[in-house]
Amino acid sequence: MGRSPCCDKVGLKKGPWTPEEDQKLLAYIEEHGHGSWRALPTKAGLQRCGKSCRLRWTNYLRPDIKRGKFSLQEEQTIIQLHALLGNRWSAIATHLPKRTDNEIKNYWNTHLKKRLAKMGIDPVTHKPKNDALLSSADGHSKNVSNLSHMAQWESARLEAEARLVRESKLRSHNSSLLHQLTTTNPNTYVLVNSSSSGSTSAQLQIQWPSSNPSNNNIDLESSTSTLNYNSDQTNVNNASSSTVGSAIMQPAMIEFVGCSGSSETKEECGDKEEDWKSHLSFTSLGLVHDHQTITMSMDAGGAWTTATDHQVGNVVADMAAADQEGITNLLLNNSDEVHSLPDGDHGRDSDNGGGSGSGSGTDYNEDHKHYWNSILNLVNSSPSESPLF
DNA sequence: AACATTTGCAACCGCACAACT
DNA sequence: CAGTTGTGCGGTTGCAAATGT
Repeated sequence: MGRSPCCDKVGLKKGPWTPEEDQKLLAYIEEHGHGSWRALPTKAGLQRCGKSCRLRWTNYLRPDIKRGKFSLQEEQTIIQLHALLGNRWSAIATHLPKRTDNEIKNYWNTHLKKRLAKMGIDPVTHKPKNDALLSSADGHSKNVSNLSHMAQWESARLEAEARLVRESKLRSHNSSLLHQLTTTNPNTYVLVNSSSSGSTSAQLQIQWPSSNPSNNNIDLESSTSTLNYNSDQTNVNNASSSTVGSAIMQPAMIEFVGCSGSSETKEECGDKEEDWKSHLSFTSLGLVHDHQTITMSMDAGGAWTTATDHQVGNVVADMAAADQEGITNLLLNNSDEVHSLPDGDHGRDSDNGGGSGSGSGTDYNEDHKHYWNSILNLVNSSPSESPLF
């Protein structure tokens, strides 16, 4: 579908906008609204393409834009959301009122990215660059990996949630369905499949009972949520389908509890094998007022069991709330003080648990746990109706 | 003071996708 | 159903200002 770029027309101005042009655009939009951007330049008497006008308006002239220095709170939000969402600037911008995606993107690229890099943290993965080295040294690699996967889980959850919103709009005839689902007691969810392949991997499939009246409008496939778990790689993938049914399971926190720490595979646990289990906590959909939790555990035989437990969720929430001063704050506090650390030791900045000087692997893992918890906490506290996607 | 380099940011570019014809 | 248009998005560029030598 060949289409010439909108700014190819000769005679159209490019480059920085003059105050006069700004005034023209502002005046026109205030009086008529922008309407069709393509038609706007002619009507407004501007020698610009519509796209350029739209950009100027959305990124600069719009009255509801806050400009100037980012606050610490805003920086923290950007870092946390970037860890979770990556370069999805528009999604991040929805959590920062009055900031444009372009501004956030620029701020990230010029300030925050460099700051993370200075501290030896990969701005893409939000993990220390010497992660592997440290992990092999202290044997907590999977702990860190788990935390990273928590973010992946959360990201998947957000997408599922967004899909839910979209689908709920599309399926107007199902308007009552969501209400039924969200008011359903999570106790009614049952584990329908706990297949294990080998001793260290398992697949969870969760389904609400067919007796649930809400299932009348859901096809069988969509009424399940599948969780692939492989303890060798400590890899958790949300393979849930993009439907109302899958979205109902909202993994908010995954906690792996090993026999002596959390890094061991089932085999490595040896005679403590019976203690090897993984707790997978889910809170119900954000629309549900009551945060109930389902805890899923794998027993020594590899079979999964479930139990509802408010406490698990509460503990998780409390922990996250109490740890708002995780690595993110460390980053913010250290914004320009990296130089105070010994030369050539930047790679260990984040390992020292906020300058305590201990630098132990435990602190390191604690920091990262706090880091991701604060991210999840941030997102969990976000308005569920936020147009993230 | 002059020049070089770095930084910060506005704006552009091209792609993707949905809506429309 | 294919083509067109409008819009949103993320990556990149260009340039002025700031900083360093």
